[in-house]
Amino acid sequence: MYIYILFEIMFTQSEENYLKAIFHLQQEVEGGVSTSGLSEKLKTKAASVTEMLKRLAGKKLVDYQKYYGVQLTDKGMQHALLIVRKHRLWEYFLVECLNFNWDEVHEVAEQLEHIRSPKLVEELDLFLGRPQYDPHGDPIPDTNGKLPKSPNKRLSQLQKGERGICKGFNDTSSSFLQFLAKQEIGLGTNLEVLNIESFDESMTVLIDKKEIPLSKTATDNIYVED
Amino acid sequence: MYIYILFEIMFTQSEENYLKAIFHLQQEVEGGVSTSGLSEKLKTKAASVTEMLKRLAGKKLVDYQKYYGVQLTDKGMQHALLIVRKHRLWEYFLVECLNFNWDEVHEVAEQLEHIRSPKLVEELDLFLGRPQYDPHGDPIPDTNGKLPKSPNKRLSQLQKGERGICKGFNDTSSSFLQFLAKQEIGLGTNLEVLNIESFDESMTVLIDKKEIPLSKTATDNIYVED
DNA sequence: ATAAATTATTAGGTTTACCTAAATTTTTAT
DNA sequence: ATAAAAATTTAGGTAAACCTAATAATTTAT
Repeated sequence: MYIYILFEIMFTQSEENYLKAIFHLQQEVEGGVSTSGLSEKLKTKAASVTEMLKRLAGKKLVDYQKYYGVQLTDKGMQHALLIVRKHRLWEYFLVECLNFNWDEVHEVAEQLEHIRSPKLVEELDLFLGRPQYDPHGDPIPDTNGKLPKSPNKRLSQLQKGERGICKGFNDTSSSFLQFLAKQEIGLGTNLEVLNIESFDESMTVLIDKKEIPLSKTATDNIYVED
Repeated sequence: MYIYILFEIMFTQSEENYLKAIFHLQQEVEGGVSTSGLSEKLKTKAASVTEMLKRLAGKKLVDYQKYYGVQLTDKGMQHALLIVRKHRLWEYFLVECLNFNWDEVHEVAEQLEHIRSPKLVEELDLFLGRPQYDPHGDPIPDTNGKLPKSPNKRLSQLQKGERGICKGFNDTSSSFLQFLAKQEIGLGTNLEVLNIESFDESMTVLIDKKEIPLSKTATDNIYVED
């Protein structure tokens, strides 16, 4: 007769922060994630990063090649996605339930993402109605780490020159919807960012060969797929 | 013209755990809280406790007399009450919103109580409807650290021989309320615990000179003031 | 009142996660 | 191709929060 003892996989907050940072940097550039990139993102010195990368490699969370950066292993990716899932679910909770603005949730979500409780995560997801996107429009991984297909962004997050297709609206007040109707903006509308004013972040967008000015308030409330 | 720079008061999770433990032990016994008491409660060795008590004393959170234990200062008490407030609000949230049973919330609340965000605490309190008692019937300190006057307990938390006055019910299903009516238990009913069966935690209570048997399920759902 | 038992403190050690400074490797530029 | 610049790693150090073992103070029991 055999007795199996399960060691719960537990990582420190710091290890989780590194995994998440590697995950995000991996999205941006291909190839290994550099020590300096992590050092900058995590606001620690390069020497500290090197030390941690060796530890993560020892735990089989990353593949680490001296001087050539790291990449998440499957195991590392799985855990990184759980942290991202928790982070985005909490952001959704803070905005939807606790009257936070979508630009003041990050710091608190950074703390909440480390709370360990599988039941908590699943029940929170259920309570919130299994949202697909967080308040920034970023996709929320599901229980198995799967991301919804086409992540929506806010129009205000596009850069000058980028194009997008209108996918939804955050403010559903009739005054906002009337405003959209007047500008002939609806679901499926194609648009291109022509210009962004730096002083008030208002935009000029090209829709159907017409130049339309939109305030930051408006562009924050329009979701696009790019 | 003067410029004030505010240093946010920040304590480590460990320091907060010590403050909370001292707070709880202080309620139970008068005089200084002992090193061994804390050592047992926090599951750390006495030597570690001594070390931390010196640190907390240095931060003016406790009054510490070598060999004679500690007591919270006003500053220490204030912060301990904030931790207790957060712990109990989160317990309430877990039970009311996330389908946790009241006996499975503690471990998660132990983690959530360390999340730092004044806005989060106040908004959570508001979202939950400013509850006065947590799911165990323990009082929730308000923003200023004030505890509601007469904390309610569950009937199941009384010891043999203790008396209480019925103050409310958790299960408000008609079947439970009908059961209560049949036993002539209502708000304001005086009762005394005559006996507790150790095998199923059922009780015999004396109400109005009648001996009434109550299951653990029933006594869990009856709130009393003692 | 003093010895025994209990409790608390000190001394010295560990791990995590940072740091600086020095050394080494890789990359870039002439 | 090689020197300078940039990036990375190594070496050695710190503070927090734990530990064990040894010592000291207090309490209890005879």
